[in-house]
Amino acid sequence: MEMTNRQVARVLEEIGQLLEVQGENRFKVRAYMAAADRIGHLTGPVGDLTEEELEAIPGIGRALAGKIHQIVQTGTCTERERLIDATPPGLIPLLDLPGVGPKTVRRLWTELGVEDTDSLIAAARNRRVRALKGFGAKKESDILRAAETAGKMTERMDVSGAKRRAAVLMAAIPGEAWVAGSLRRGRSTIGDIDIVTTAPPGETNRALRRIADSMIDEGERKTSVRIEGRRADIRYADTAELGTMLLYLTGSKAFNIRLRGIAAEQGMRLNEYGLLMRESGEVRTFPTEEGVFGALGMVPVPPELREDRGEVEYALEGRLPDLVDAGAIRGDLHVHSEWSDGTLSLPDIADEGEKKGYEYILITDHAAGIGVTHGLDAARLERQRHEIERVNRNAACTLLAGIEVDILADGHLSLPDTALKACDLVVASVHTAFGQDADTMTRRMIVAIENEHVDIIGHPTARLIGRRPPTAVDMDRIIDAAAATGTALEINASPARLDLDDIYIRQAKEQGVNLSIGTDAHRRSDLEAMRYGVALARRGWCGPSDILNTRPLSALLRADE
DNA sequence: GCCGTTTTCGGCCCGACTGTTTTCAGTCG
Repeated sequence: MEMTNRQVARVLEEIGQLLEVQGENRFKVRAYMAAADRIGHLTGPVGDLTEEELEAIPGIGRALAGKIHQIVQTGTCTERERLIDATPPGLIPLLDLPGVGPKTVRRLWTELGVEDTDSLIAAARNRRVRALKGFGAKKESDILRAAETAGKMTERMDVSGAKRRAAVLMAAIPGEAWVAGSLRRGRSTIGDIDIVTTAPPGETNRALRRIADSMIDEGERKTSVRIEGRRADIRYADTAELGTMLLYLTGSKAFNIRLRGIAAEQGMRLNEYGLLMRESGEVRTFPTEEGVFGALGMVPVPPELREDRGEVEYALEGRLPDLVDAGAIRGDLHVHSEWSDGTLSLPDIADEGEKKGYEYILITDHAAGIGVTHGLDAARLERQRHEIERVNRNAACTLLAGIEVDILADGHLSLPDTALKACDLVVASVHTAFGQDADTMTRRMIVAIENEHVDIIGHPTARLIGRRPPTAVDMDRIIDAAAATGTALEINASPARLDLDDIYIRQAKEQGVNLSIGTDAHRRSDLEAMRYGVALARRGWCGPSDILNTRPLSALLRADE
């Protein structure tokens, strides 16, 4: 059983964490973490690479290449085994406690014998933590509270929850404010909210105190609050310094480290306030991010690409990929109506499409099948098509007659081919038997991909963020099959799904697989999710030509022939 | 552990805030 990229990345990350607890050099820890990120975001199986090819990856040298090779072969490596023998693995979760870092974990372990969350809670309750030099009662109670609520805060938010919290904060801030962080980068899950504002700190802090659950830190330059149970960081900036501040707070962390390294190579020092010329001592400030990029000799990098996954090198050469944007989207390729479990009528959907300036919307009601109420059988699908034709006679936005058909447990579809043949486009999705093993699930989906009537595979991993994990499907094989058959993979734009993940979008794009963006809308407001799908496509380095729904109607339907 | 038209050794982004401190270490982003 070959290790997946993510499994290998996870082992590297674990080694990094064990090294952290062991008090190892933080740069060594970072090397493992960076390597884990690189391996986790390769577009292709790590097992296919030789040690020489591994060493060619930035941040991976001889030593790591050897260990990665060993991990691919055996699932572990001697370094990891050595560390596990020397370190209680229960210490690793303690690194995630807010306010607790590697130094603290190590001291709790070596000086108090703490080996896991339970023994930490016991030590704190017995007031043994405050006895440590440099620790006090406050620190002890903070640690205790963190340990007692461990696990509840670690899960990331979905995008809609993050947007809602950001809106509450922006409304309270008495001045202009901008969203930064992973929300601005278009990530599919969000850890915390980051906001930059030019509003005055004192007044803003007072306003935030009124709406926040609690204040985490409070300062003149930076304030952190808890809002609806989640952390939010607010940075104060002068208008003249907005460029560097937005750049800094947007991240990613890995991207910031790269940019600051590039500044250093050019005899400059980059921070959130400006660019210091080391020679002259002059500090240049920038009201916009574009100015900063220019001063570093780079073309501006769109937020969605800022992950240090190759975009920095491209930007230095002045040639970033042309990314798809919302304006290029001519229609929505996944919308439910009241004919199945949606709330909108067909004329409503056509109206909404017209308001958005769409050329077309693909109606994809559920087919009758397992678990879906009001699914369409062949007869109702036929009647719906006639209704669509009627609505289209006086609609500016053309409704396309489609279906979202179930991929049954054995790969067969929940409607006969004759019914599918009559559709403009067919979306096929997994809605049952999510727990199948990787091989069964993969073969099941490949049967559907190879069905000549299936045009798009809907929400390919079926995950629901925070509620249902992705299926065990082997996405490498799915992408290969989609490439071979010309079947498109969906980028499901619903904030609850955001499925495919950006790494697979990029991999699919590189293999020439078509991608479609669909909102999976069931009600009016769901149609607004298109922008999340576009952001995800951009994170996958997609240009307009990679996305089916940038095509004019005639070209879209021609692709189906 | 990685990396090099400054270096094969000695760096590795840079700054804000807190708690427990009399000047700073640790954590965080």
